[in-house]
Amino acid sequence: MYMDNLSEEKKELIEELGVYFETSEDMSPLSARIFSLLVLSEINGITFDTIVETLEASKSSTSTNLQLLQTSGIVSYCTKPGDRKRYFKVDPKHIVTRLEKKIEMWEKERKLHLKVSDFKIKLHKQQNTFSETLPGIQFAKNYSLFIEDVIKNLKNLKEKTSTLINEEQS
Amino acid sequence: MYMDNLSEEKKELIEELGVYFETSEDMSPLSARIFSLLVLSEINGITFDTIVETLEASKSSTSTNLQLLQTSGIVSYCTKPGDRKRYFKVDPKHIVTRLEKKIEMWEKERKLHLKVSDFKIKLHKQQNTFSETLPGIQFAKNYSLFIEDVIKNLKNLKEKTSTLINEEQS
DNA sequence: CGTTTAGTTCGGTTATTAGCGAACTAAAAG
DNA sequence: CTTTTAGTTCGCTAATAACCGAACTAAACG
Repeated sequence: MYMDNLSEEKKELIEELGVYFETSEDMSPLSARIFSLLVLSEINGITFDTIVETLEASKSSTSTNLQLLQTSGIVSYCTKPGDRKRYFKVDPKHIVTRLEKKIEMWEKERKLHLKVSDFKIKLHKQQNTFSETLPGIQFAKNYSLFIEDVIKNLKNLKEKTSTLINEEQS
Repeated sequence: MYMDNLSEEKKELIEELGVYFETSEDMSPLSARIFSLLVLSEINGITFDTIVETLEASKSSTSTNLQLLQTSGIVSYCTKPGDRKRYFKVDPKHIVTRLEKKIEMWEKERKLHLKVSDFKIKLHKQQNTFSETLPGIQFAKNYSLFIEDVIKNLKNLKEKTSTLINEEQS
């Protein structure tokens, strides 16, 4: 059936995305799955019980991981009048926050890379083996340019996304 | 003294780089420190004992982690005539291999991202809430372009680096 | 052949992670 | 006021990671 195919596909995607977030965003398995489920669900949010049922996890672990995700600013919830349940969803601010974090990470990598290549230049000079044409020195320069380009593109993407979200709200 | 400042700086950099590799390259603490030490040491390599002494690690752990690094193609060693010791160093092929792995990772992220946004479009269409101007759809497109740009730059960097290394060898 | 050198392998210890069930709580419903 | 709902908190357990020391090995030195 139509709906069954979709939810089957959803379940598979949750696992695939889950594995991805586990490593790339350094989340616990359950956190990664909760996050994946929310990413793939409607924007209005889903209930605690839906999460417990679809992920076949315990209430306790679900609660703990949901709190972790909320304090990290990844997940938030909204409520509906006359309904005691919370509707959990990906925090609307999260896309931009995540881009900001990525920018920070790359800037950190850039600084560290510079520190390392400065150190190696100092070492080479001390041993009188320094030359501008050393492949290590050349690579360091190219890599530096690469990082700067990624950062530039990320900042651009962040700006675009911010205006996109602001337009939506108006 | 001159040498002391340098080695002091080196020790600090090993720790800093170590922490970085631990998380970003998903290495065990000791593997990350061995790799950092090799990155910051002369290109000809350093001995097993030097590693054990500078990192204040046990011979057993050093051995295990060196083997791990070698089977991952990150570290290799060379020998000197009339000298039983191995001189461990960063594998010369490793820079290019690492770039290749990064390209693969980004390509994987790109595919997954496409899969997710296709799924969400399908969901929207099924619920009749699809529109080209949805911010989520717009962001997905921008992000896709960003990833493609990163991949393009990485491939470019890889080519440059390969020729750099080939020139060196000739 | 016995000893040193240069590592390797094995068994064990400790710390951390990730989840679970059971008991709990605070608000609302009956 | 009792019961249900919607989660939360706590204590425990199983799995895994990361390292260590001690015993081992294989080549080479004397």
